Amino acid sequence: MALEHALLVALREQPASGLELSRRFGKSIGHFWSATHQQIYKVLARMEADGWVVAETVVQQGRPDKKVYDVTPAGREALVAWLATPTPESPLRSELAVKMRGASFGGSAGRAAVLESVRQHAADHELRLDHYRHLTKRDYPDGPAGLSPLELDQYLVLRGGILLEEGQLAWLTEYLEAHS
Amino acid sequence: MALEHALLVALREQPASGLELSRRFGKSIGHFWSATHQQIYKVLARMEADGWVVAETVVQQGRPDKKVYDVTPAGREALVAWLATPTPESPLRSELAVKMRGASFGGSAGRAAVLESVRQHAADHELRLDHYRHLTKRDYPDGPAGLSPLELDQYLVLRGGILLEEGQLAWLTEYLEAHS
DNA sequence: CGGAGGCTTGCAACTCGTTGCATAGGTATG
DNA sequence: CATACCTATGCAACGAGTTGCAAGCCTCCG
Repeated sequence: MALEHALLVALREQPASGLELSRRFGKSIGHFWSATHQQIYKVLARMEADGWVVAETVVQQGRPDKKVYDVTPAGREALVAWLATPTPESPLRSELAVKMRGASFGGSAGRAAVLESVRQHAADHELRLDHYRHLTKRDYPDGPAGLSPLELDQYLVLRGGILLEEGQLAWLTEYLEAHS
Repeated sequence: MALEHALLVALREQPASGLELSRRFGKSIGHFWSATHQQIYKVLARMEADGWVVAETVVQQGRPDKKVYDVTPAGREALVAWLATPTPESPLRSELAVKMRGASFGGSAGRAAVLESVRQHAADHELRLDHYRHLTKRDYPDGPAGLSPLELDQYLVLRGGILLEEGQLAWLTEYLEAHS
């Protein structure tokens, strides 16, 4: 279980309400750790009960109140303790890879459907890659030189996203060429 | 839910018992879709109830009986229908990426621990990459030329594994260099 | 013979995460 | 004003997956 810790990291970068976290998870961190708002609310409630975070109700104009969470010293300790924990392999699951291996059993219709899925995913990855490259240009125009530790780490995670997308794209391209 | 379909693909390549499937999932397909034997047993039972597979008890010498499952026509239909289904993005989760972003909040001990995790993972990826390359040399010494459709697809999935590991390794190497 | 350990199947309890819905106030549109 | 939609939080039910354990049967070894 690590959503707790992902939330701790996000909240230490910037305190936020549940929905704001949910939106943030749809962007930067979310590319490596997704979660729905229901799950986030559930986990935030547990973290508050455990004393890892405290909530402060913030009144807004023209909008419902929101509960902004911040990390407590106990939460900070939990985060440090987790960092020292060995990191298990994140299980990898590629439905597309399974379909590739199943395409031989699907006749011509199955084969065509899998090809179409691969094309679709290739387009998605290309789009996301463009997005990451745009973020790089916007936020780190000079590369990693002269960044603070926090910024450097954010940059490096973004680099991971780029390398990942490039790898996926290369794979799917190779698949399409082999089946053309 | 796609473990069902991964099992259908595996069983169409070769009928097998629950434990044999579990072992096979630790190898080829398992690199893209892992599952424990308990989960496999549960899903196989459901698939049998749904009429997707039939079990035949095979008596073994010096070993307990095993139930070998084979795919029924209904199972074949389910597989083809699934192939025609749009393929959702497989959610990506990298605990390591979260730790990278959290390292700035862990002091020097946290930073060192994250570096150690990254080194460990880099070593793991290197090992797996070697394994994949060995498999390639052994099973596809001439590359994709002259392979049957089934073999070609298996080759391409293996290629995906290689490209993925190369990408991960490049990422972690970049991280280590940036923090050296 | 007795014990250790492997193979095979499976149950039970639990956690994690998703899906669908509910509530309650606010804004915008016709 | 009625309708529809947005923000924000949350509940309930379900499904997927993990962990721990158990049972039965076999072989191997001392």
